[in-house]
Amino acid sequence: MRKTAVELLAKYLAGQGLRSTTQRDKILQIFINAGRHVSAEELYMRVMKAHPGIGYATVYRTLKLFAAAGLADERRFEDGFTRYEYKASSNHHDHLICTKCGLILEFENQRIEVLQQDVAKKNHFKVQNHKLELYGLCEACQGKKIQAGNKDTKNRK
Amino acid sequence: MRKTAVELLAKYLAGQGLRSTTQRDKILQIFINAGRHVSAEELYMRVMKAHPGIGYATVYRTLKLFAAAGLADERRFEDGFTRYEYKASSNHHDHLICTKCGLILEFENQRIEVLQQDVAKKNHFKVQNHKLELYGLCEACQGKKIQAGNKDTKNRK
DNA sequence: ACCATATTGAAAATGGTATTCAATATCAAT
DNA sequence: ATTGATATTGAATACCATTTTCAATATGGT
Repeated sequence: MRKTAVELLAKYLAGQGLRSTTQRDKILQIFINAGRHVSAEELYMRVMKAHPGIGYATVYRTLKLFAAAGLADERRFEDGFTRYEYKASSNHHDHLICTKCGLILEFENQRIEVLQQDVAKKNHFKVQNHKLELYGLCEACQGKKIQAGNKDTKNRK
Repeated sequence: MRKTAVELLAKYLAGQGLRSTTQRDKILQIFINAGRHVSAEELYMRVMKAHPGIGYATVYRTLKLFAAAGLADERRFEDGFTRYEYKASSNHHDHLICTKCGLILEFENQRIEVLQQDVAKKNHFKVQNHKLELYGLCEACQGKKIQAGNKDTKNRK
């Protein structure tokens, strides 16, 4: 059976000579149950509700810690906030972002990944990570103008 | 013959009821001759050398103006700076970014673009723009074994 | 339990970017 | 050209997400 996130965190902390604290565990639990792509402030508000004692700075620090521990991905979209995404065992994926309503959809496309590797190889680059973001209008924000060929079922995550 | 950037800017300004100023023209000329992916601060330093009277805020404002006028692309990589890239008639391209030395290479790959459109269509998204960035080690930095303290003057997180 | 030190919370600092405001420049109308 | 309405400038200040400081507290090895 897989290790729980709390166990993984404890292991990371021990390995780094850092300490387990109740704050870190509480924040981790709330982080896991929060939606994807939470900002520090969004998470802080959730944390505050459940554990009024925990401070703003601790949430910030802890989120960065999660990223360092490999439990979360840190992403900066174009809205000025750093967002964190819990990295359970979910595959790598990229994002579609609505510039009007802020909706974030996820997708993965193996063929794009392969082409990226080709590009990297051609440039003698050793890729560590990448980001691919498509900005535009989601279906709802495009208004009532329905485009031909845009009517199939949804396969959103 | 194509219109010059200065002409394009003038046209945009006139169309918006805005005014042509010597500052805007000077900044545009320096912007064009500056390297790709300049930050506001980098450009300000160049501007200051050539035209000591022009202020910091004007450079910031003017760079955003260029982006609004379609003369520049505004990009935020992961180094905390907003960078601007002169958009002459250069094709769209994406970036390879060295996480060690900061080198930025450009590439374009039509097959990736096509796949992106497929993804968008499948999700009923109307793409306005996109960003694809591959972060990793450039050829030169793959050889370095030392953890090298950052050497650059400033601009390091 | 002791102790060295990692961590916390609150406040203040940081740093890139945005805005305010009085002075000045631009442009259309005269 | 001169005028007048207003867009623009430069300097200073505000903004705001994020980071850091620091004294108090909690943690883990002994």
